[in-house]
Amino acid sequence: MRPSDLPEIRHLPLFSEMLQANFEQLMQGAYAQNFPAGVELIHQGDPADFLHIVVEGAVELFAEWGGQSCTMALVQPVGTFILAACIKDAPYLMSARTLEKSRIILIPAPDLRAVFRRDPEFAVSTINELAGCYRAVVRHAKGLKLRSSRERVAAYLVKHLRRVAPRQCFDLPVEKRLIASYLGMTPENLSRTLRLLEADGVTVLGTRVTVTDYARLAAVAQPDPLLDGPDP
Amino acid sequence: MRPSDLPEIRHLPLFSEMLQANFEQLMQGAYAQNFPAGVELIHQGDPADFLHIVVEGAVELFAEWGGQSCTMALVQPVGTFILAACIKDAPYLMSARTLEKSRIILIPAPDLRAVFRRDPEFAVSTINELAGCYRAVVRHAKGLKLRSSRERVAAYLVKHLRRVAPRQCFDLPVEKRLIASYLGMTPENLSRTLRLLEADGVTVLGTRVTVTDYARLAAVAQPDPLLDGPDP
DNA sequence: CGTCGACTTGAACACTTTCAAACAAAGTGG
DNA sequence: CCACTTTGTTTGAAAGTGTTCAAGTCGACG
Repeated sequence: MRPSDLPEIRHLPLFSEMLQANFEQLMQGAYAQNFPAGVELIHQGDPADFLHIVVEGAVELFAEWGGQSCTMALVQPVGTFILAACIKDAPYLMSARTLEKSRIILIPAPDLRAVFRRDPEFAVSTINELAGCYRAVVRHAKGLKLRSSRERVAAYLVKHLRRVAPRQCFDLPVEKRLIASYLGMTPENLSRTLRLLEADGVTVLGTRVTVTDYARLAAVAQPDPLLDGPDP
Repeated sequence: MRPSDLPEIRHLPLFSEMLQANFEQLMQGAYAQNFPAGVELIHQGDPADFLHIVVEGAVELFAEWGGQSCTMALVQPVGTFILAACIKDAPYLMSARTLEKSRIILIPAPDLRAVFRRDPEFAVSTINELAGCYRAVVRHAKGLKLRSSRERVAAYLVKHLRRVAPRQCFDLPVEKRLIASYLGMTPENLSRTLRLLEADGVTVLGTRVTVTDYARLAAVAQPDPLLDGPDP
């Protein structure tokens, strides 16, 4: 593990409140690893051995069933994934693969479970982290069930627009096929939907998204903190 | 609060491990309330004031957006709901209504947050509860994205069949329109799908489900612990 | 017995996927 | 540096899936 990794991890909400001694012990059992793009880090159904932390790169969480697969989430630095499986000592529900060259920290699940039994602050942080993850998936499920695909695409664009603040254009963070899968549709359908949304104040050329009429796009998406997450 | 309520609550995984003194304190601030069927207990977007525990009856968690609504989960005795919102002190993501005459225990959210900062065992139980909730929603989302509506219906039937053990018939626990909404489809579509599934070893008359060929139904559903939950 | 809501059924419609093909962009090897 | 492969994207047409609307049936409850 590189010395520069530690402060970044330490500042994550999950680890920032715990005792230094416990943090150090957790990190003692941990190790870092570099992966090229396209590596399957974990496979759904496998026993949960390590909490993963993405320090550099990007990781896709996806699910498979009956020969299909769909992306469930995107984890970017600095972020953790599959906390819940580690806690429950249960099989992973999702698989994970690197989308780019990535640097991952691995913390043994038993260490994790041992430490939060000892460090109340870490326990509270874990509770908050899990509650946040839970709410994120609930919002995702709500979007799938309540919005049409056109509305989901519009909401996705609006959400990312707000992250880049008042600027009127941005680049899609990942391939369109992944966005399509995340939004529960085929790449073809996403492509067509983006074309149709040109009538609603947004243009997509390659990975570049340009908004010409935010109000109009927002009218399609009807952004809602209960579906799209809090404003930041 | 009735004296008979306490032992039931105490035996919930969430509360069974905590110190008696802390449990008693938590219950001191709590109160019970009886509701008729069809009452909206909480509305999405409202601030999270109370952890709810269903002691008798049944509660539907549902979400609304853009004039539509969909059921997200069903809570039956003895079960809790909206733990995550209470923890994060954030707005409810879902609304809740009683499906039958129900008895609900309400625990003030601030009490909850205070106690798990003090009682490590309760913190650990909370962590486990949240991790379980998270995994349940992930499975639900996976089902929505990976299975067709026919497969979802078949899986729903298989799942409930296993709960009633080797018996070959059971009654649907709730109205079909709720099941349809839970499975992300219209009542009409569910009705037709059930009719079509008669070719696959299952017959539904009213609320009565009779399985004539389990293997065949299971072949349609392809039940999978990563989507349908663990075997019990 | 009548009313209301839930359920079913049919037909038309809308939306989404699938399949096939063409195009574009990125990376590989000569 | 340029063909060349590979992979992602776009587009069209056909097929499939799911929804909507409308009407009718059934059963529970007052």
